[in-house]
Amino acid sequence: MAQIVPLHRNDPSKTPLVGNIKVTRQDWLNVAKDILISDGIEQVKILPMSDRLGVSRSSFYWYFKTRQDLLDALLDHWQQTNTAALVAKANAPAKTITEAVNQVFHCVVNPEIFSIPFDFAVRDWARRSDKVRAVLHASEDTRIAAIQSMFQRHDYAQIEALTRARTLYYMQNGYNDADLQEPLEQRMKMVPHYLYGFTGRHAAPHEIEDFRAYCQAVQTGDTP
Amino acid sequence: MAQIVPLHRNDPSKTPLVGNIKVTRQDWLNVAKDILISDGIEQVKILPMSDRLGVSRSSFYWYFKTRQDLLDALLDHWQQTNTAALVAKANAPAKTITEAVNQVFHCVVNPEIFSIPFDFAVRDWARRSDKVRAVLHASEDTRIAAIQSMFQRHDYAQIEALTRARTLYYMQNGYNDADLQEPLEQRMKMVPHYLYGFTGRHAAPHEIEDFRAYCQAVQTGDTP
DNA sequence: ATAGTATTGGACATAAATGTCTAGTGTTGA
DNA sequence: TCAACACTAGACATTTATGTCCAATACTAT
Repeated sequence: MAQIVPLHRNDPSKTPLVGNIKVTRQDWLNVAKDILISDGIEQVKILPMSDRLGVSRSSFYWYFKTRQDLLDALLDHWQQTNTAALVAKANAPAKTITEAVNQVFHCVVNPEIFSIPFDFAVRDWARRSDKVRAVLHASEDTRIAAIQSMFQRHDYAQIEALTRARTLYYMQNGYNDADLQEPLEQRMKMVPHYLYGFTGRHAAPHEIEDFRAYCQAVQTGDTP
Repeated sequence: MAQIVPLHRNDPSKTPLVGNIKVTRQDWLNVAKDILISDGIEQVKILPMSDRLGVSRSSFYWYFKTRQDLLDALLDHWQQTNTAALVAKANAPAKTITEAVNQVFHCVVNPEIFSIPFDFAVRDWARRSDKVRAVLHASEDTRIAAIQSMFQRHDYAQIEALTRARTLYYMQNGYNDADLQEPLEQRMKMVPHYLYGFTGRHAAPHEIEDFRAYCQAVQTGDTP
């Protein structure tokens, strides 16, 4: 049987960590975020991460108490980037509602300040963890409330503002999910369609009449 | 050392499978679907499933060649339920567009014929598997095309029909994700807001003017 | 230089997952 | 009745996680 012989950095295949090239806590977090985004939270595993960083697996435990500790830090990081960025843009001053909507849209579409894939990954994660779900719902409420009050500052009634806030917010989710690879310009051109596409400009002739009839039916209770 | 002594059903804690109470291939699929929905595809593991079914883990391999074999069958099942149901409703005859939209909405909201959680679970799954992603995108294209042609049958122009199809389709995703527990009636009341909310009825007074200005800016290239 | 602290590597223990093999049990039909 | 088939249980081998411990190494300030 082979004896236990610690080798310690005698393996030339591993990049030695000399000359200020050190792995930091943030490095672990970045790798964790990458893996969360590409493969989901289940795949955030310590051994693969240490492989990618070129260090030993057990070094991890210097920076984080447990795997769960890392996950908590990751969720925290998400809140302080994506949600904070979106709310800031929604609260930013704007002359017209068009300008305001564009600010929000530009924010969400700009990977520098808002990571859509990160958002999706956290949403996935939330389905598997009560704690994450609670954080996510709180964040979504905050975001939609910010967008709603943005519309209200531009003279939309409360219910209309809420509807538009939800539309704008959820539309980006769905739309970006399917077409993330579309270039920015192309996507920007769709904004007026989503925001203004229902102003009657493209409406079918019978639409308003249909709408009135439908509302009445809902009022009297006999939904078609 | 202990000898290898097969015991075979001598353990009274395990429910014996007698009297036509047998585990079928479909039983394994149902359990897999439940777990996929509640915990994600990563948690579809053979040992927990066999525990829940009250049989041995290795029985699994009678019905399925490998775990992957089960997953393939599961994805197939999804296509032949959810996507098929939605397309059928979109293609169903309707007198007015309101009626048509309601049929689609009722379909998606009715757990008997369309499982929203199943849809979400598959979407999650797609993020981790190229194969599943391909199937999902094909299904989404099929669904949206069906809804778009539904609008076109009711006299909407092509681009308008596509915009509305996307809105209707993605809105349900986002909206239902956040508010799945809201009662059906409550959600039905939101339909006209999403479908007709932008006809000018609730529009802010300056909206149409804003829209024209914005379109012109996009045309000339100087997006605000 | 060198002592002290920060960081890392590898052995070790343990748990959980997949998949294979085979002996055994229950059911069915000739 | 009893042979053939359908199905199941448990042993086994292998892989991949997590987490602990401690010796060894690198860095920093005196």
